[in-house]
Amino acid sequence: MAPSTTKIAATGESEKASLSSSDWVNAAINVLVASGIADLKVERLAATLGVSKGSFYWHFNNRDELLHKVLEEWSRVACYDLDKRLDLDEPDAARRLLRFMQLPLSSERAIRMADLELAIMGWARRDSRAQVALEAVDRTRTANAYTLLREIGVLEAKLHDRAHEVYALIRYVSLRRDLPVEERRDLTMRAHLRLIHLD
Amino acid sequence: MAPSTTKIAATGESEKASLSSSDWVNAAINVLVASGIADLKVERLAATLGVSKGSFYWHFNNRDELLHKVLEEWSRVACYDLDKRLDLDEPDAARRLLRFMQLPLSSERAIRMADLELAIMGWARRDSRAQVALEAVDRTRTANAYTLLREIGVLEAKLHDRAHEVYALIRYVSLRRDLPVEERRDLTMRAHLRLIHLD
DNA sequence: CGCTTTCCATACTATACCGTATGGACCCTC
DNA sequence: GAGGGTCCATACGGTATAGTATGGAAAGCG
Repeated sequence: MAPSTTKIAATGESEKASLSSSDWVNAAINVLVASGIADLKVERLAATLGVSKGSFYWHFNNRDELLHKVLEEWSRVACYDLDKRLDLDEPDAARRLLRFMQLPLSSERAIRMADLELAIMGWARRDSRAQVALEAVDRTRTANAYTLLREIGVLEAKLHDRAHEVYALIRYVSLRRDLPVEERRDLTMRAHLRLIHLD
Repeated sequence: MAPSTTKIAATGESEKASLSSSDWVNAAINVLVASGIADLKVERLAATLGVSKGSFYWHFNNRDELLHKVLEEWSRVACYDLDKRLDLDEPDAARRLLRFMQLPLSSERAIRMADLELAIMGWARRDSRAQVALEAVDRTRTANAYTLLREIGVLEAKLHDRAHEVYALIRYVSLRRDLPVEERRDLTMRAHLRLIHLD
């Protein structure tokens, strides 16, 4: 009946006519946020997307290829747009550092990213590609903290340690999920005050 | 042939005649250290222990019961004997705090425990029992840091934040696996100096 | 010796999953 | 309107795993 109705017209919803590779990657990231790499199954992904495995194996050669793209996507997003989000207009480096430290608590999406990162930390223990990606992100963040602290005017000899302390606190507040977000935010603010001391 | 040889005598090795429930728990913890909860399979455990599934299902009703005991064991060990390992004899509270902070890097076994903890952090995202256990350990450690800092003489108003900063650094150095252990140890020492400032 | 308990092997069912093979519906293009 | 490209469904084989059912060897004990 009504043979002219395509999939799109038939539903009238926001459903897309067909899936793209990124749709699968996003769905996969959702699974990582909620559980972990081991729960990332092709057939389950297909079910949540409302299609069958046949679709998956048209977009990807195998499960591993999906994992690779997930990692690529995360590597791209984990440190991206940092300049914008740190407000390069903001002349006060100390305030930019505070923004940097509060990033993992700045939005619901950021908190989701923290969950994703925990999944990747677990993943990185057995997968060298994930390990490499995680190390790169860690180093980038540490370097960012280093740069900000130097701009603030922290003594050159203390920059290295202080950068690690900054990142330690960032990691802590994003992983300590049992504490309410507000408390973690306040904790970050007060720690920030200590960490920007020049000497 | 030689019918008097039991399983023990036959091997002459340190093999036990029969397994205990703790043997299974220990083997399970080894898997958690190396990978994660999702890789903890009954049949693989049996294979590594040199027995069959029949043995497992004699010691445990099901896989979940093993997981429960693993969690119990970890909860018991994670904060246990802390007094002894912190050297209660040591009169200098600052030195005891340093020992506390260096615990996760103090031995090969401690580093293994850090891996186990990462596995449990991932596990706790989907399992409420693991979540409860992890929160308890986190709170205990934070409280320990708090007590030590107070004994050191840190201002009462700053104890709370400072305790979190201490634990943040402990977590950081135990999870930042890409940095060499020596560097992490040095980092801990210098951070300790900053964290014991009284004001 | 015979009985029970302890501890494990083997065989089985049922399920979930990865990957392949194949066909088919829809769309575009010539 | 015929052919090809896009996107997916279905069916299948193969493997890994959880859990069950049952038997059996060894040791202790009367």
